[in-house]
Amino acid sequence: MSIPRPARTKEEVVKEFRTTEILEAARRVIGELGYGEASMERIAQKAGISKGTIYLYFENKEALFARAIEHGFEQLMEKTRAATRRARGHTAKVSEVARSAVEYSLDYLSFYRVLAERPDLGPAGRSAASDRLRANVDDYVQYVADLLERGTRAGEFRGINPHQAARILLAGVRTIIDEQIREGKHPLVQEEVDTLLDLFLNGAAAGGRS
Amino acid sequence: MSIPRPARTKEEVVKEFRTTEILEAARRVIGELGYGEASMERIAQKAGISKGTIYLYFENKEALFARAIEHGFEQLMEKTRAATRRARGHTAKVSEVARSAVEYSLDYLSFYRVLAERPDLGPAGRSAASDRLRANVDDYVQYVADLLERGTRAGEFRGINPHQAARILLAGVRTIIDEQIREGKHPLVQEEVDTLLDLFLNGAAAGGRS
Amino acid sequence: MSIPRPARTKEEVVKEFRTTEILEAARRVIGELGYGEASMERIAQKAGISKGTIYLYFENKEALFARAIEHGFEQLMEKTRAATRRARGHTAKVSEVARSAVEYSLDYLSFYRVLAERPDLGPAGRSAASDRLRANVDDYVQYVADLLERGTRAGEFRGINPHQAARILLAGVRTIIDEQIREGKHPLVQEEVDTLLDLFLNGAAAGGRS
Amino acid sequence: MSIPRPARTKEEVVKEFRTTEILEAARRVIGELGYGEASMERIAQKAGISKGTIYLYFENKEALFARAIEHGFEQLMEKTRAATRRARGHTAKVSEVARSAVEYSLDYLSFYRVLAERPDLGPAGRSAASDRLRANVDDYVQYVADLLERGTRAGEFRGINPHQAARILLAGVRTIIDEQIREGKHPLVQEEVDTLLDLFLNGAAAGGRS
DNA sequence: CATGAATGAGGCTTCATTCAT
DNA sequence: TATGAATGAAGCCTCATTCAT
Repeated sequence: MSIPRPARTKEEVVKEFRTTEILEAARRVIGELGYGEASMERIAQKAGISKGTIYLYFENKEALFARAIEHGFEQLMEKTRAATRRARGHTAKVSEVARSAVEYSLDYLSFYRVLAERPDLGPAGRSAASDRLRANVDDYVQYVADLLERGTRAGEFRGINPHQAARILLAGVRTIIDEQIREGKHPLVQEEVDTLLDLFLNGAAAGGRS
Repeated sequence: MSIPRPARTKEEVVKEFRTTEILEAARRVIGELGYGEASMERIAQKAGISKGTIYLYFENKEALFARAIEHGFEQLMEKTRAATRRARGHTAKVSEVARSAVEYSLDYLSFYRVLAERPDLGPAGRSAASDRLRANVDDYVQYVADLLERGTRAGEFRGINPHQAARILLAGVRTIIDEQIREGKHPLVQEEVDTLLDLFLNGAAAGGRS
Repeated sequence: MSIPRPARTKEEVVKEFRTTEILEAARRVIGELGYGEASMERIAQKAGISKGTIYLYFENKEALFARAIEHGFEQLMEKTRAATRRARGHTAKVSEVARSAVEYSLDYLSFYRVLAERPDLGPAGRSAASDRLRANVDDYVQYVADLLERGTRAGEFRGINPHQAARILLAGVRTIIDEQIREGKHPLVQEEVDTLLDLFLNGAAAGGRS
Repeated sequence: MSIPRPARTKEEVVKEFRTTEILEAARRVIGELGYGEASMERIAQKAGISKGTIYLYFENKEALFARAIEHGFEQLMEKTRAATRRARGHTAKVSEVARSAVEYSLDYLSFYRVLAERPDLGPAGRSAASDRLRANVDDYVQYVADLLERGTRAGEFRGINPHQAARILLAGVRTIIDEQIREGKHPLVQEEVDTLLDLFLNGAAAGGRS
């Protein structure tokens, strides 16, 4: 029984490779310079290609940026799903979400910037691209909210608004990434994640529930 | 008892008035259009002056933006201090911090944008202006951290890292502002602030401390 | 009795001067390089200003080009009207039309190019600007057609389709301009105009009417 | 009597076939989009080959365009010669010239565009290609001028400058093509050609010769 | 021969900044 | 001081041309 030839020509493979290469470059440049300062020229330089080549793979700047972010979200979601699948118990799963986000964002700084800059806050809903971007962020938040909701039904969390809680948790994750960026990567990440989760789970108040 | 005439010439008063006027205009334009889209032309229009005049009061765009943000922080700090002074008990003080930040940011969207966009996260210390900006954010976080620390000594909070806790709390505040912006201002702000504080103080875990 | 102050500020005069200056430069560059090769950069150079300045007076390239042509037509119409007004008899008036067009086009080569290149032939009726351009050409042809029609009613011309005759006459004018451009301006223009009119009026056939 | 096998290899035949194929594609694209908008990419698409292939047959864009026009002229000359050969009398021959030009130009709009845009009118003799182009136009005009001259010697035309008359006649032809393009092809072409020839032969003046 | 991905010069446009008035 | 016309660097994008496959 012969293995069927993969349904991809060599050209398609090359094309996908280039596409990914550009997306990675875009993410890195956005990460370094911020959304506003990232230029096509610099992205091309970073990718080791010429300006014009980018336009063979992406319609324009906005499309490239939207895809770069989307690509980042896809990878983050993949990592996150894998990590949560391995974890037993919803509390552990939530912990894995936080750890994945931090780890991933340190690798791909640009991804972090999306969480931080929220380009969707510009003149509301300008383009289809920014709509899709917003949808990506929403999906990610929803994923965490679902986790919290299932955990609540399983008796692990108390009855809090899962959406708001998810957003707050992810905002907490952001503070860790902030700190990592400011101070430079160091080995205390896990500790900070633990503190965040401790705070998220048990609160800051002394003694019992207020 | 007469108040001594301030040792300021009329020119200085006018100068300060103009400065403030421009700063407010800058904050409003940044708020409406975002950091990247805010142009000197529009700021001048909003301030009712001409482009060139701005350069009599500010060195360049970056300096103007940095001062606009700084100005925002000063106002926020003032409001926050007043609010916390009135409150009794550190838990109540923390609550006032959150409420002040949300209220202020809804009034001055631009201020929120700084928290969100964090232009100072670029290549560390790109410019003197961005250094001062960072310092402002730090001061604000420090203020909240001090509050938490004193609260801890007063037995109201358990022994958590006050800096990290402050950052996480403020990140939570941001999520509320996000939501307000996305859904449009509505009267549930107080409710969301309460939920945030409940979560911050008591955590998400069911039952007692984990 | 005091002369009323002209209803124009100095700024308006300067503005109009610059506008005209740019329009002339545009017409000259279009004349030298053709429609397709004329760039904003070269027009700016020719006008002795910088690229950016053009955009203070014209929205974009298309608007500039459309106005440049329109401006040319306005001048041509003015000259033509003045010349025909002076002439007695419709035959003489037609002669003046031809002479005006040739003279004017040699002064403003770019204007000729419009007649020659017919940018309105591109992907039909693409823009408002090209619509207005077409309208200008039509107006000019109509003016000549009216002249021919009145001349016919006055018994000076026989009953030919005035529109087609007008177009043909103007096409004949073009050939003279062509020749002038190719050979360089020389003093035979009047002779060529006379030959054109002789042919237009009396035809090429030997003997009487065929 | 056998026709001797042409001394051409198969390769040469293929080469000529490709060349012609590209020239036709170029003419059609120029006809549809205009001189400025015609890109190598679209010509390649229309010819069913790839961009790079064009460069195996033509040095560059200008050379291709020049050859495309030249090719058009060759075809027009061929058609015109055939048509005039059939006609009896010089007046009839001239009539056939006009009809051929109109018919041909409606079939190959691009050809007309050259007559209209006259890229060779730029700074005299910019390139070898534009020189050859000019020569083509001249040849065509010369052919018509010769016809008129012979007609004059045969007593059919009166003694007018044959060159200028030829240019004027051809310019008149252009106006018909213009009109056809603007209004869309319709069956009145012959009528317009007749009117043109009537005007060309008999003139516009009422009564006898002026 | 043929391809089409890659290049990079060049075109249009914006906008922070300067400077003569 | 205040103005705003002018500047020109820099950004996005197109397309003629090249070249490795």
